Amino acid sequence: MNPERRSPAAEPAADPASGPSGSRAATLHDVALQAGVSLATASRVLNGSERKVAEGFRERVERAAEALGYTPNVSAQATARGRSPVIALLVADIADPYFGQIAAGVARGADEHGLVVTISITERDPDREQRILRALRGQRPQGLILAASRADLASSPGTSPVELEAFERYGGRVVAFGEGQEVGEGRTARSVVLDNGGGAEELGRRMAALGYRTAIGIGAASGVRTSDDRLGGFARGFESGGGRMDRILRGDFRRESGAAAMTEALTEGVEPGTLVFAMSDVVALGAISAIREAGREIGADIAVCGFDDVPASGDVTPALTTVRLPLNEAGYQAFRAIVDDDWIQAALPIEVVVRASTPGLVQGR
Amino acid sequence: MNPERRSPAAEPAADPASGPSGSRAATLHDVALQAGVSLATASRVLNGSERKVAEGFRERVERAAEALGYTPNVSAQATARGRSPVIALLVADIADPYFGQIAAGVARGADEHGLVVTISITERDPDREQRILRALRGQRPQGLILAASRADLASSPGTSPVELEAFERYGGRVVAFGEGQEVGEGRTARSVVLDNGGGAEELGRRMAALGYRTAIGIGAASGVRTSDDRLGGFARGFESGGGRMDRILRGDFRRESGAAAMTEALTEGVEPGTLVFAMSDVVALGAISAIREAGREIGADIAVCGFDDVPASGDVTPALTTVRLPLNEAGYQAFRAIVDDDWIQAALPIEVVVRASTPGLVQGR
DNA sequence: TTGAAAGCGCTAACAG
DNA sequence: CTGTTAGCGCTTTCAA
Repeated sequence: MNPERRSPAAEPAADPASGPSGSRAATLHDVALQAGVSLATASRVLNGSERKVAEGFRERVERAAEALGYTPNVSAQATARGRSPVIALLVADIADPYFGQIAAGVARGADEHGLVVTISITERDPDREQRILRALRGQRPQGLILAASRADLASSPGTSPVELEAFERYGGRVVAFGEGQEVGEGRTARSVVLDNGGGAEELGRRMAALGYRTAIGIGAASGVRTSDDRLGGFARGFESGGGRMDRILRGDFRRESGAAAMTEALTEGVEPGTLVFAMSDVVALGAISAIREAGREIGADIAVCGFDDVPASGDVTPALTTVRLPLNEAGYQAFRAIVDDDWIQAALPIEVVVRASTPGLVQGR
Repeated sequence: MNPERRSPAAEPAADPASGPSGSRAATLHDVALQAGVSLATASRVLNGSERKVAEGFRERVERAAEALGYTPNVSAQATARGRSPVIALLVADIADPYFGQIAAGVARGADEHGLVVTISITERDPDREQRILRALRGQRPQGLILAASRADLASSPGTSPVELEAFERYGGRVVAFGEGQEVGEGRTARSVVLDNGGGAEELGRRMAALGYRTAIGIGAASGVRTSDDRLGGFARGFESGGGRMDRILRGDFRRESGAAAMTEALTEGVEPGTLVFAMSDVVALGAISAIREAGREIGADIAVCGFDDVPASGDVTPALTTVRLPLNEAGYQAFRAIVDDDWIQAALPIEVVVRASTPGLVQGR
């Protein structure tokens, strides 16, 4: 006889008054015992999919579970089933509203499916990302969502694809923001694509149409995909409308970076009527503060536009012209891409939002 | 003989070229086999804490693990060890910058300790929170951080404490934002307290000193702790300085709510020189937009102040007077409260930040 | 239908 | 120091 590995759950197992710690959580075993059924039966009524348990037993088990406050141990279920209910989300910085909204979308989807989302912060550091990916693999997540645009995930022939391949090998699905993420052997991950290039191009055209002829770009380091796409798209559109990109300043995705870049530009000199295009609203907000500090005016003097349409963009004065991205929806799509076998990539609507920070120029030039 | 439960890992187990799915991840067993050592030894060098493996074996194991791309299965480790490496974070809305910053702080701490953070969204719905708590228990997290201020978690003698008690019973630690969260049997959870009342009181005093005499408050439903504390504190300070709270409008924590409340107030009439205190910056921003839309001016006409000092508050024009909270640090503290046995509650610095949205009144009244 | 028993991948006594 | 061998809590054949 061996089922008595521990003391029988007969009495104290469910006693809520036992010490804060030390006591243990009720197990399936406890429930089965209390209900007078086998482990298998208890498992079937509580967690098994196909129902085929006599009503009488089912009731007793449910009652017992209720009485004991039983909750299945997710880790144990995961080891036994060979798959865990987690979706791992990788973002650069969860405090950044851009990622915050994406995360909200992912969480919404996961919640609908009873999955848990785990979140990791890369801080845009490739090494860090690498380590995280490795550790994440240990969770054997059903899906991995890469929302953290790293410099060259796709182009680096190095380690990353290998790491991602490992996920797919055991059946985990990798979804990336932005097209073309390799996952080894020439295969690419499913991807949620926000048409950064297209949106920026349209923005550039609109700005040119407004009469702007000279623009300064503020981006991240060259090679950072998102930034490159936006800057490139903007230049294309702006130039097609007769404008010219005067120069491009480099920094990162933080507000301070935008302020620093702008300060630098102002030092070198910025003519009235110039337009500043920052590749993200957060950076644009930083640029705006720098412009103000330099005693210049936003709008007629120096116009500014950004990208993302984070909530704050509508609140500043003058309100920021930008490109609206359906970030929450994008996060949700990423989630669907993981759970739907027949998922097909849907285009996400992007929209240019012209506001007061880029007033129309009365006279050209 | 039974160790050959599966086909020996001798050949294809590690073949990176095998199909995307279908193949399985390398197990400790595979590593041990390849290294020619026992499972126990492999476990010791790879995951065991106390080192006591001969250099030769250690190397062989490490080499094998490397070659196979082995990563320990977290779920299996969790079941075997009886504790899982997860910290569960409960927030109302991850897209809200308030929670985003807290989450960043928690993630920072977790990362330092190799723990994974799991995030759940309550949407401030008590039932939802209840369900989530229940499901979360299944993860047997080492810690549970309640950052989602629910209406009356603490005061409701109902279900919640019971649910939380379950966590503590098996050794999980519960940390709450805000004091006095019960976890059953009269015990309270460790708490990270942001002195909402004190900060608001100081703000109220400062506003009174600036010459304001009449204020309108915008809060969440009565009973919501955070909101009550802030509103109450502000009233105390403001009145101590000779001001008077004219009325309090109710809504929730969203921007639109602030706009709606303010619109209502404006309909009823708001005299020039009135100060509006919104219990959160996000709500204040909504109020500001409503004031503008009504054709009134922020500052000299209707002054506005908020609470939190989210990044956007410094970017709006006029910049918003508010109370700065060290949210990232608070999140980090919450994490420490979980992992440090001898954690002691540290006071978090709160600071009133007076900006242009509340210019000094030249003449009293 | 139900239950016995063999796993899932890993850890942790306990002997050698 | 190393290997054997029970577990951890749950799922899932496979007979009965």
